[in-house]
Amino acid sequence: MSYDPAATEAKWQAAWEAAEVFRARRDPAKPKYYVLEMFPYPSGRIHMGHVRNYTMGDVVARQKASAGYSVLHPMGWDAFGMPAENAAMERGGHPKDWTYGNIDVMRDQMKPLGLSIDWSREFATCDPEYYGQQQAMFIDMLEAGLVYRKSAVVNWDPVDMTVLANEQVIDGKGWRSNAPVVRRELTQWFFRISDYSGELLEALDGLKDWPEKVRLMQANWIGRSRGLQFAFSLVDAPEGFDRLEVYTTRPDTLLGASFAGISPDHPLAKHLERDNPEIAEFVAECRRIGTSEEALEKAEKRGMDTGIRVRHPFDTSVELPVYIANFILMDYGTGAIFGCPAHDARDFEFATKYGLPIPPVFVAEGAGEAPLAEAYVPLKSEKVRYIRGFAGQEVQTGEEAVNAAIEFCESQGVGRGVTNYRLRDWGISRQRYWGCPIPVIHCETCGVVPEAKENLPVRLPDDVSFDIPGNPLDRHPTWRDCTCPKCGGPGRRETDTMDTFVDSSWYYARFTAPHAATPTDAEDADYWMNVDQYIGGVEHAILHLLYSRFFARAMHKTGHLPAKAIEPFNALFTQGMVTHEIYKKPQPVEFTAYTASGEKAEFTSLKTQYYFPEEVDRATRTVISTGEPVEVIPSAKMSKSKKNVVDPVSIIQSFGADTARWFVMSDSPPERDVEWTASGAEAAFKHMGRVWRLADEIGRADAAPNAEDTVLERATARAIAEVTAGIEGFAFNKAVAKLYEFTNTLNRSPAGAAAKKQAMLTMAQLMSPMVPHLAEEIWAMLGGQGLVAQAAWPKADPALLVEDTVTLPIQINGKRRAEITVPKDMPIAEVEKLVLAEETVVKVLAGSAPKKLIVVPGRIVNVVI
RNA sequence: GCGGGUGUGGCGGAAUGGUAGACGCGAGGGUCUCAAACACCCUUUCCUCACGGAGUGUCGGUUCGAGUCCGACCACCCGCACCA
Repeated sequence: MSYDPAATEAKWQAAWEAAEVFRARRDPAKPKYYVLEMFPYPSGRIHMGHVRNYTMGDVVARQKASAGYSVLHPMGWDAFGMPAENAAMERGGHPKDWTYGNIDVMRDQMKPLGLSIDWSREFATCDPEYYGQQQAMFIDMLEAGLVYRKSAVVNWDPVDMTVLANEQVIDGKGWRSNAPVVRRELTQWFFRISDYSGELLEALDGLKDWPEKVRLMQANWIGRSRGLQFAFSLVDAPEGFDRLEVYTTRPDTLLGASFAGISPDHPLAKHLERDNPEIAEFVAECRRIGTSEEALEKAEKRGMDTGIRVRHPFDTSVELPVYIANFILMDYGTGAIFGCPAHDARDFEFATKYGLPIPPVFVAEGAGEAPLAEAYVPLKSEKVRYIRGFAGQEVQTGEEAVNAAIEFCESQGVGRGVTNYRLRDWGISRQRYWGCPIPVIHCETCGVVPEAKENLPVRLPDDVSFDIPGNPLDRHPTWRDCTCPKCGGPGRRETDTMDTFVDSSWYYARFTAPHAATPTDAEDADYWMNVDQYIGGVEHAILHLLYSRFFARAMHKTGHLPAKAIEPFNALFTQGMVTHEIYKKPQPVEFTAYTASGEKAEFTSLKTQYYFPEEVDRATRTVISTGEPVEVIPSAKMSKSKKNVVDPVSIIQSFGADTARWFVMSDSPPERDVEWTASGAEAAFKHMGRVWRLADEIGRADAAPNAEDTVLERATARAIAEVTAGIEGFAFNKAVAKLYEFTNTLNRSPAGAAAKKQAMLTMAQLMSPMVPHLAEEIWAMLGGQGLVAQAAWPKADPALLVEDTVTLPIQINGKRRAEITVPKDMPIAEVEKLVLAEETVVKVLAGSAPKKLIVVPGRIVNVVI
């Protein structure tokens, strides 16, 4: 008989299901533990990234369950979003069918992994039951003043007549039409997340079990700044524009100002473009950059002199030109700035380009004034000497100067100190079909009216088509027309749907009562919240996590979550990606191009030919079928287009789920990327077989108890301590390494049969979070009671962990040269004596005394000569 | 461009400021076998016959002692608000 994963895994999965082992139950007698992995988008196939993510959560969930917690470990689907509409456009069919079909496939692929998930709580965000509750909360939040409408810009494709997502804008052009994209203003729905800027920032300090880097990124994103807001008076400006409000975080550099700048979306720019064709042309060009901040920042800094000037507030004889500049954001501050090129890299580039003066405001403490080759931007905490300062000391830190400048300006009646945030309100309007409908009605007499709660959910209509671009809801003949819930008169439904980030901002709360008739159930939310351990990719470090933190607060305000849940994730872990080498043909290949209408093009084009890992012989670097050479490119995130993907389904079929789980938990630390290698997977599989055979042998052994039993007991105790520490500390790779070590120890141990059997049972338990099926099999083989999934986690006897001697390395001038073994508690003086008598030390000292002798008890000895 | 992170043998990685390279892969050698596969055992950072020396992306600093702390730089990865 040998290890047979296919039969074993199916058997134990059936056993767990029969015993309802993973059903989450409110148990007042037990502490609860809520483990959540970021739920997947139903793309159609699971990938190795999913396997890694969900195995990590499963290891935590299973270990906590063994340790006596009542565990909640649910799964669902982030099911709204663009890909479903794209699929409908490309292949026909309906987004709903595509999405639910994908969910069925992915669930079937996921189940063989043997995850300890309570599948009875499963839902998809596109279930009307889910989005109906989301609509109910939207209405509550609208009434609580957390939602409002305002005009905002979108990427507009003038050919397809549709709104584009940032990722659909490629080099300023629409991905399908290839037409230059323009920014267009639409009235859209917003959540008032910026009202919570300060709170969201300050509460980061309380998130002790979040990675420091994530808290830092969020803090920078929220971007609190202290600055001065003041107004320039305008010269030669159109009527109605007397003053230009600007915001600056560096008021200390006010005397270094050489120009003022306004955003192309600033009201003044909009006014000027009306009767100045040149300005209109420039502004139009700026608007072609698109809406993403990244594109704006990367674009060449350009501006246009408006001919208007501003008076300097401290020297009214000085007039500065007003430029419209493409890098100024309307959303931040007042949409207008003053430029101090000497101390800002962007302003420097701009001033150099347009021949504007660059007067320095301060210089390095010992330095004199000299022409600048680049902007001088020291840290605000650094002391500098002000040569054009107007507030505070001559020599002071930037920070002191900023504060002094704000105080001085306020005393002079020039502006006021304000605290600003970079965080903008959260725009949730999407002009798309496959999302949660925003449940409001536009009534001619009553205006914007929320749908009556008893009419929820506002369901998406099924009879839609995607053969023409644009939002099908907007042109639906009957869905759009409705009656006003307030006056009963004719109304029109809102045709915008919600950003899918809204869906994922509260799913963690819904899992606590997935089928409640209200968004949450008070008792369930109170028992299960918060999520004790949240696991997902760093790519969600800012948006998803920040929106969720806001939404939890909004849910609390509207009575859907208890106060303790306003920070919904107690601990966060961000895992790395699964990567793989890329195999490609050394030279690009020609291929026949087709035009948009499907006809053969006149020309051929070049493209890179990639190969799937299974098509390649890694050792000879050739294609198996043809023998052609293959170029190997270092690992990158698995992606279909590069064909560097490994399908979990085929791995499970050939090796079993335990092998896949063991592999993704071994080697790489979980926060780092893991590289999938075929040899690594085989090694994991071999290890499964090795452990199984060892258990089988032990089951049939009959050696008598002997002196080695205690040695094995000590090793077992150490294994328990180290594996437990590895799992609890999210160092699964180290836990796996310790299990390898323990396997070797047990394999070589000459201990008696009973001791070895006990050690093997413990090993089964220690392995069970990672490879639960094999663990059950071994547990049963050796007569363990019940299911290992329900057995109590082993505890190490502290007495067995204590060593009585210790090996001290001896360094000479910091280099290891020898070692001595001494009793653990030997006094330092005696250790010193032994060291000085040690052969190598005697030889090196050659009779002279050491300069210094450092003994770190239990650690190391350093002899300095 | 801005913000955040990562960098250690042929490879994945380990190392409270205290023996750099645990554990695994790969490679080399051996045992078993008619043979192979499987399995098991040994070796494996680099240079050097050796003695010894060098070594954690690069350069510099702090320290009895630095992969770890500090400063500057290089490379790669993630995010940038309508991808999820």
